[in-house]
Amino acid sequence: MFRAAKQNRIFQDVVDQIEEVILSGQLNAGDTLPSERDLKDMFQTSRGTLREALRVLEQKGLIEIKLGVGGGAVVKASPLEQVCSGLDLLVRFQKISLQQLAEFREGVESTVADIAARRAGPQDAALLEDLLEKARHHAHRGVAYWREFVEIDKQIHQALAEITGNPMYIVVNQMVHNNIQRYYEKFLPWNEAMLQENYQDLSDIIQNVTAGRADLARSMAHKHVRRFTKYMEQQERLEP
Amino acid sequence: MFRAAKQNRIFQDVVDQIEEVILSGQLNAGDTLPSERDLKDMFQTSRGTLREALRVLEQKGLIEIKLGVGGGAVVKASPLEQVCSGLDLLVRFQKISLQQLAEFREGVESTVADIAARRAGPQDAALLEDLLEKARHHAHRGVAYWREFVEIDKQIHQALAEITGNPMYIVVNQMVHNNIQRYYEKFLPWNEAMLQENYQDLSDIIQNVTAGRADLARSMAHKHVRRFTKYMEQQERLEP
DNA sequence: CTTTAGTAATGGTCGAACCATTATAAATCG
DNA sequence: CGATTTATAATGGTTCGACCATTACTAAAG
Repeated sequence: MFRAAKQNRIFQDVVDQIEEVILSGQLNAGDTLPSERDLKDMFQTSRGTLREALRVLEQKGLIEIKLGVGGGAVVKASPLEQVCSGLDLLVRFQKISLQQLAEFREGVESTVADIAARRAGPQDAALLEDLLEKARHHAHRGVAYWREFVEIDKQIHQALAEITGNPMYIVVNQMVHNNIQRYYEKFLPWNEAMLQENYQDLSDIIQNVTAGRADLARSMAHKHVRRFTKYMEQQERLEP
Repeated sequence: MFRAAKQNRIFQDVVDQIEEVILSGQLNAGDTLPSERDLKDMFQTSRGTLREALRVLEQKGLIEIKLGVGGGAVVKASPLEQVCSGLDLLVRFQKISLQQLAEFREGVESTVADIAARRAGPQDAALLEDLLEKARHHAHRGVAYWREFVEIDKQIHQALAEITGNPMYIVVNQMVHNNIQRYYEKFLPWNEAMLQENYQDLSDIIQNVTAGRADLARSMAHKHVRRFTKYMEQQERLEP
């Protein structure tokens, strides 16, 4: 219910103070903090302790450190990447199974397609068509280039997440892809038919998104992700 | 166990090595790492550098530090809290609005209700009915006890997440609730009608989940969360 | 004017010492 | 003998001073 009242660790107090200054807007993205030797004097602490505080702030994604003259701690624009890698860590730590991650992905990507269909504008449609053309190109080059196809597939899903305009979906989408991509090599023995099926899926999804048909976009996206999942499940049963 | 450290930033190499050992399962939750003085010898580095590495790992939520004899770095069970606080930082950094967090929650909780409806067994149904009874109790006691009602509401959503059997939903659900609950005070001026509406929502959701009606459970859950979101949006427009 | 070498500021690392906290063992007392 | 108190040592927290590596800037050389 309560946390310890007294702050035993000095570096934590330094972290809190600097964090407060950044979050309150007294320091903006791009601003540089004083040098370690100056900061140590301001906080009346040692350089070692101050550096421990900087490590924490860096890990939180609030600052990044530059070397050399004129270097130092620079305030970052957004701790988004840290949250993403934190989610990544959580997944790997919890030892989430492939099936569970894939099921989660089904839900997320379906909802993303749904929302994207409601919000996609002409520019978004153009970007999606462009990516789809690239996917078509790789699909026609044949199964030897499946890695390129998968890369475009990832970019398309990322683009859909960005169309929602909701950073939560962008971050979660990225996290899912980071973690699921490790399994592609192992579980996806691509063949020509699968490549064409997947291209057709992407085409259907994008067509429905640009036309604003949310329900269809949702079910198409679900079907698309489900196909990946089933491939991997089958493969896992065959070669455990 | 460890090899000598290399790389431009030595502490980063130490972080990577310890992280790898933890994630690979060579160290499990509750295990204690060697003392700082021993670790410094293993990595052939200085204590200061090693401590910077420990600060990073601590901030990542992989370890926590205990003082005194027999103390040291203990491997944590899960970095969930750190991810939550990272998300909190994003919200306070104004990179994620409450509306966006709420929208994400709509999608997650809907899907959770859907999957839970397909998997709920008799025991699950009994637990849900029990929680619903408690919710009914608090709802009848009147608006003064809305905090207790909200707590049960949270437990019901958490129970649904657990019924899915998918840790991803359990973790994400916790993360969202931890971050959104703090805003209830600010944005939700509860009244008697709202309390009854929300109780009815929960009742509808649980009824459909236990009956295995996935589609209805999904739409009911969506409606339920959407109600919260709309309250908050209205309130924010009135008193920014 | 361009190139090169030098200089100084800044982060990264190291080592030794000391303080604060705490579990365990030893000593003391009833 | 058992309970309590005290002493000890292990461990994290902090400090200081020194030196190395990187880098922007400046002055010298061509």
